Amino acid sequence: MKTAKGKDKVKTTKEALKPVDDRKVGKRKAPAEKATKRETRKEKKAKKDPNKPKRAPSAFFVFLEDFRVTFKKENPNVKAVSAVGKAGGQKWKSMSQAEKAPYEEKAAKRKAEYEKQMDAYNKNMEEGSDESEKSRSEVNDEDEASGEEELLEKEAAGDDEEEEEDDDDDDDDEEED
DNA sequence: CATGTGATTGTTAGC
DNA sequence: GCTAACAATCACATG
Repeated sequence: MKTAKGKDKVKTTKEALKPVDDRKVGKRKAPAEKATKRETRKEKKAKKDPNKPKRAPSAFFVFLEDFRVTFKKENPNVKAVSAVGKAGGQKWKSMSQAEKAPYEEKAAKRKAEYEKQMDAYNKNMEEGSDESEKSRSEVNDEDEASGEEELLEKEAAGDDEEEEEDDDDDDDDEEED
C-alpha cells in the first residue's frame, strides 16, 4: 500500500512547477551563446557522421507519425508541418496516459534500438582510427539485424495481456486538468 | 541545387 | 538538478 506516498511517484516537479515550460523558452537564464541556438538550432546537417545514431523518437513522435497520416488524410490541403505539430500536440495532451501507453511502449522499444546503435557508434569511434569502414559496416549490419528480430518477436509475443494498473489513481479517462 | 525554417513534446546528454 | 538541443515532416524561401 502506499497510503501517503502513492502519487509522489509522478515525475515530481514538471507540470506542477514547470520551471521552463514555455517552449519559446526565450531565455530563462540561458547563456547568450546558447540562447542563439535555441532560437534556431538546425545545424544537424552540418555533421556527416554516417554512424551517428539519431535520437530515438519519443512517444509523442511515434504518435505523430500515425497522427500525421490521419491528419493529412482529413486535411490534404494543409501542408504546413506546424499545423500537424500543433494539432498533434493538442490531441496528445488530450489523450489519457492509457492511450499514450501503447505509444510509449513503442517509444521504449525505439529507445532500446537507439541504445544499441549507440553501442555500435561507440565501437566505430573507438576502432574508427583507420579508414576500414567497410569492415565495420558488415559487423554492424549483423548486429543490428539480430537485435531487430528479437524486438519484433517480443512485441508479437505479448499482446493479449491486458495491463491494468490501479496503482494510485485510476486514470481511465482524462486526468487532471 | 541545397539546405534552413517552422511547430509540436519528449527524451537524452552535458555541465 | 537543470537547461539546452535535437528527434520527423514537407513545402517554401533564400543563397
